[in-house]
Amino acid sequence: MGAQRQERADAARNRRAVLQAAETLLAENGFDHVSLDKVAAAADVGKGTVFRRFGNRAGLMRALLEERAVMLSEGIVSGPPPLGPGVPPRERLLAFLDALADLATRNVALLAAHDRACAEDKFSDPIYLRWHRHITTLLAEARPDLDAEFVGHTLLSMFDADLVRHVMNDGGVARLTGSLRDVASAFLGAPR
Amino acid sequence: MGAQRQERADAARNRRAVLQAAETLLAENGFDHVSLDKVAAAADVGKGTVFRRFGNRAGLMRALLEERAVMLSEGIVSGPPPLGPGVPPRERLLAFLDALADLATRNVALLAAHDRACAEDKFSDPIYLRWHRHITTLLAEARPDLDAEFVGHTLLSMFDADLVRHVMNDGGVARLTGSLRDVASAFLGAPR
DNA sequence: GAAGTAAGCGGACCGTCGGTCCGTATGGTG
DNA sequence: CACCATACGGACCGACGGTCCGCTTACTTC
Repeated sequence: MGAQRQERADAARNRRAVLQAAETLLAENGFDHVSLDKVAAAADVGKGTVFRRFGNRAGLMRALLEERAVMLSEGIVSGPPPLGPGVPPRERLLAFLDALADLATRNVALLAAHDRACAEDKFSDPIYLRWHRHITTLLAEARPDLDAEFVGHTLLSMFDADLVRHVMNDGGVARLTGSLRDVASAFLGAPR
Repeated sequence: MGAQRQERADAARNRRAVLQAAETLLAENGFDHVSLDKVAAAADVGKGTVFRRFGNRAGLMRALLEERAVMLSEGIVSGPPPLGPGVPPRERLLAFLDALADLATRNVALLAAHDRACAEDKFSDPIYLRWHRHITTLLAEARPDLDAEFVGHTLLSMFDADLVRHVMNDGGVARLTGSLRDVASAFLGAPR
């Protein structure tokens, strides 16, 4: 099935440069104040290049987040338990939330930028969708009586970048992971 | 205590006109695509007037939402139970969430516009703050073991305008209120 | 009712930003 | 080497939030 034409060398180089530049800018100036003009300039690339490569702001942020989320994704579908398959849904869900918390706390700025960019129609964002589907599936097994889709959204709302930042500023990572497990337990019922 | 100078007649008239225009535009074109230029034009008022009166976009949306939320606020502090004081926190919290759901479903567009406008620093928005404090207080009574502040944010996330719209499009108001109670119950424990 | 003044008005103006367009350059290929 | 699809870059555009300032107007005082 189609190798569908190799990406040209300069194109590949530029894509790396743009991603790199965006990441740097995001780390320096926090999540906001990172316009695509600046990214293009920092990557030493024309603005048009950025848009041709990533479509729009949301596309760029998505690509960036995807880079950071790829290990998580692989861990879910084929990694060892409890993140991967092979344990009861309860454990797997908790493991997933922990992993997500890890990802979120390590990349707050990026997450914030991504959220902002996808604000319009966030329920169609592929990354959000994937995470939501995973949660929903596990939840449906563990608590078939609940509206899994709705609860899935509620659970994911705990990883709202602003909330993560807010909680981390006042209680640190420990508070976030702790509260996270409390909330999850509330939905899953007592820890057996 | 200061009567601090009565608002001039034309100023009051203009404020009403702006609020009215904003509301209309919001109802016609959905939540987005309502720029302050358009509001000013529709109110037959200069743009500067809008900003002098409301400070910025967030201020206007807040004022608009405040109009709709005033009955709820009064109901909380001095209305009859179960919304007002006089019943156990459990009932009061559920009643509050129901009332909020009612407000939200009746004003999705406004809520969305407000959320968007306050996206930057939503935890400082007075309305959000008020609702959050109410929830937190009740929750701290009913479930002193939980991180009430965090759970408060989680509960309020269920009224995210996009989520409300999403759920209403696929299940209607009934689904929202139903799921809402399920989630709330999960936090509060079984209905005694 | 005239005069004085603080409050209010409006809309031109500004900077920023996401996104588009198109003439030009260049890497791959036969 | 010649050809062409692919990609490049940056000028350009429209929209928007917000500011500014010279002019107007509603109230007050006598």
